[in-house]
Amino acid sequence: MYLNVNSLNTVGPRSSIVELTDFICAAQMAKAADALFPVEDKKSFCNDPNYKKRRNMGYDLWKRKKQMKLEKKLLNEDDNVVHLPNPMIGFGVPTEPGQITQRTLPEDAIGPPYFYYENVAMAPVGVWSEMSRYLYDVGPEFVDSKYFCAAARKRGYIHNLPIDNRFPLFPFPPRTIHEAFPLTKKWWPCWDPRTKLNCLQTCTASAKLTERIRKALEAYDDEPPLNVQKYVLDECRKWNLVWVGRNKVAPLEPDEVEMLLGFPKNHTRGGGSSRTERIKSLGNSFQVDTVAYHLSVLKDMYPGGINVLSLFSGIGGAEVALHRLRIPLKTVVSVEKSEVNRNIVRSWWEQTNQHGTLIDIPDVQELNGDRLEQLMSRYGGFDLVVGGSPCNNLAGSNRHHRDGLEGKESSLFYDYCRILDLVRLMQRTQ
DNA sequence: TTTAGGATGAATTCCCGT
DNA sequence: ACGGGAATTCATCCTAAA
Repeated sequence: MYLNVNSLNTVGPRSSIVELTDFICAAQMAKAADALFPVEDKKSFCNDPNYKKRRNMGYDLWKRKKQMKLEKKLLNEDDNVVHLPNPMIGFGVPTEPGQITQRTLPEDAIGPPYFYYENVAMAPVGVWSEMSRYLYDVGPEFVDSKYFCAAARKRGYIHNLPIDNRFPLFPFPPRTIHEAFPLTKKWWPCWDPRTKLNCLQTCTASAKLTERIRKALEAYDDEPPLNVQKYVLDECRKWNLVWVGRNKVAPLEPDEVEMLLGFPKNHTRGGGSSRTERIKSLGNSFQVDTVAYHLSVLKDMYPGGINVLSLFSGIGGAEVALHRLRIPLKTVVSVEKSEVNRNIVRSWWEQTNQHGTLIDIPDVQELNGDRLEQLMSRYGGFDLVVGGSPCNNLAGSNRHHRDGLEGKESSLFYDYCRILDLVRLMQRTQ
């Protein structure tokens, strides 16, 4: 009947010559399979109103796509799929109407201790419902940081914090490209309509690319033709380029990214790292104003300061947010793999004259029950467990290993859950 | 040994016309 | 409601130069 194509690729001794006699070429196979599809199906393919447009698609491909869509739909209805809000403002942002100040949390999720978990919003389908399931069924709050600064940053946050009486950091950071980079206004062409930057990532464009763009533009005195405009705009959007001269675009410098993300200038310089390293660390970080807005409700609750367990700290986005909110940091236990990042947080800690204690731990596996118990008995438990686990295997930019939550780095999410569970268990049974 | 540059798609959502 | 196009995306791997 059917020839199993996979069997042709199996390694090992071929069992017999029967396969040879059974073998028919791929075209014949397709033809044979094609004939097996129901006539009704074929009719609906031919009667498809967009059939002309999709002529080159072919019947089998059309059929397969239809099947995939159906399967997906069935899967989604079973698996309480999470939908992204539009506009992406979560329970509300300071600058837009439509605040929500009340929600009901599942019984198991009610704090303290409080937790605040972050990751990319555009994760593969099913990932956010899985993460929500592991975090006591709390629904994620999806917020785009373009409502807080001049760059987009679509992120989901699962937390059990109160959501009334939030307040933003002051002063408000610049919220358009022109406000953030006034000098670019002079060179900004009228055919570039951007007012916000796209997401700040871990790589920047090369000087060579900006040179290619300059060459493409200098052939024209006034406005370039539409196809050239499109090429330049596509590259500018892809690489977050800004205009710095006549026909000249440039990528953002590390200190400019620091400003957009709400960090003090030269924050990442402390590690003694290269430009590339700084851009990478920043690309993996929180947007401070966004996170601070959510954490601001802690200020009245803990006037004497808080103990923080910060997992996957990176360059210390959560710590900077709490500090800028003027919430005293009594104890910060910071888990971060990268030595450069640990140095950055350490030197920030010293520069801001913190009075509390900073403990850094390089490996998250080191935080087992014993170690946690030791830390908690010494410093009196944690008020907040904050962290964003690695997004490497969830992010759209990843061509190679976008494997979902079970991926090599992103599966560290389960360590966040493990540790949070331990902390909550120990503190609630006291 | 470190750093910059180039090549490398696909998953997902939004939007708009039919 | 549905399909197709446009837009967007906390990246990785390899190589050559420094």
